[in-house]
Amino acid sequence: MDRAAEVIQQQGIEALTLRGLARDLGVSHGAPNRHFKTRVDLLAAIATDGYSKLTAATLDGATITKSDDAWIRLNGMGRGYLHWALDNPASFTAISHPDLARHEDDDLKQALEIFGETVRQAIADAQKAGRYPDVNPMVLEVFTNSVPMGAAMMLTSGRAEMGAEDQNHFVAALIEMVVPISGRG
Amino acid sequence: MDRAAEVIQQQGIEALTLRGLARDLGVSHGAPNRHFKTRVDLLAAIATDGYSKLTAATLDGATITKSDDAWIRLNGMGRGYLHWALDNPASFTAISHPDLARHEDDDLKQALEIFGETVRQAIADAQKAGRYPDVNPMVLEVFTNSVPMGAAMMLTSGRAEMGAEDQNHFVAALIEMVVPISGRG
DNA sequence: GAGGCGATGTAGACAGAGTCTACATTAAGG
DNA sequence: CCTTAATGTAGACTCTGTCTACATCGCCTC
Repeated sequence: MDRAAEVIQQQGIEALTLRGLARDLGVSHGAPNRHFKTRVDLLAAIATDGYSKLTAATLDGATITKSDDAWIRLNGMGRGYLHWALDNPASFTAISHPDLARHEDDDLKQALEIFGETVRQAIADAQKAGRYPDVNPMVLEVFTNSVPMGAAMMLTSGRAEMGAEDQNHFVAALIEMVVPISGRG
Repeated sequence: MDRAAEVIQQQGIEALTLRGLARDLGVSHGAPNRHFKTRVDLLAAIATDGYSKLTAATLDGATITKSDDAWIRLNGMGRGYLHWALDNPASFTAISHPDLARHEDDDLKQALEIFGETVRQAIADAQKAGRYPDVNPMVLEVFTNSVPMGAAMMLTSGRAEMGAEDQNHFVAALIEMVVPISGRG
């Protein structure tokens, strides 16, 4: 699976094949089938792993703020999300791959659910703290999720390179649009 | 190409094959090759067409507001974008398909450029009219683009059904988060 | 330690897809 | 009427996904 991520990063996700992976690893072409029944199962496994890491990165983003303010923490989560996505384009591509849309996979579903629950909790906390009290939580959830997701899609699908410093500024400025924390405390 | 869109809608984009398409149309398996050299070329053609329609729908969204206010027009564009994406999930999926990331296609590039220019123009107008004067235009562009894009990704990848009425409310509420037009004129 | 068992790798087979090529058909225009 | 470009046809080849029968190897139990 590590190799799979490398292949995606180097050659794009369309170049990820079970047989190619087997060749890469120097095993027979049928070997990957022991671990992933189908190609989509492999994708799903990568995506599941990606979601776990995304959830962790998002939570880290909150922790790193060292704040108790739910709003500041939400801002940190957004930055954590986007930074992770930009730093791990291969995993992010897998997460949002259209072939998974019709794929039923309990592990993936659970990972997605955990991530969603994490975000919903943070939003609920923010609303409890008085932010956007009148907005439908589902709208708010889609809003806060869609910015890092959409931005990551745009920035990873193009071949836009960005220095670490620039990325920091850009991410902070972008998330500031969604969850503004400066100039209002 | 119309058939291709139907197939995507009915069976998902991973089920789109040149040979299957040929069978659908009752022609020989090699026939589609005359029009699309490779499978990705077909995808790119669908995506190019999709971008044109998306651009049109976005501009329609501005027109439909019947307003001269750049901000209100931008709001309408966001709603136009998102409505179109939700109403045409097959095209939208093609537009954002990862296999196109590494694909060089002048037509697609141009369609994307036209769309981008349309959005940038609207943002510039809004900034000229005094909205977000201090925000980096690129940040603003990514911000306004990412919400309908991210939201469409989330809502089309899941199998969430939504009534037309609900969709209207949801879209309006969501875009209101990005480009608020009520309560401040 | 011997035997069984589950996990994993191997190798062959087959179908389906992408893509190339040589050939046919057809429509348009000088 | 002939040429030419566009389009469809049919076959060949390769690659991939997937299934299956067989081989290994490590571990657990008796």
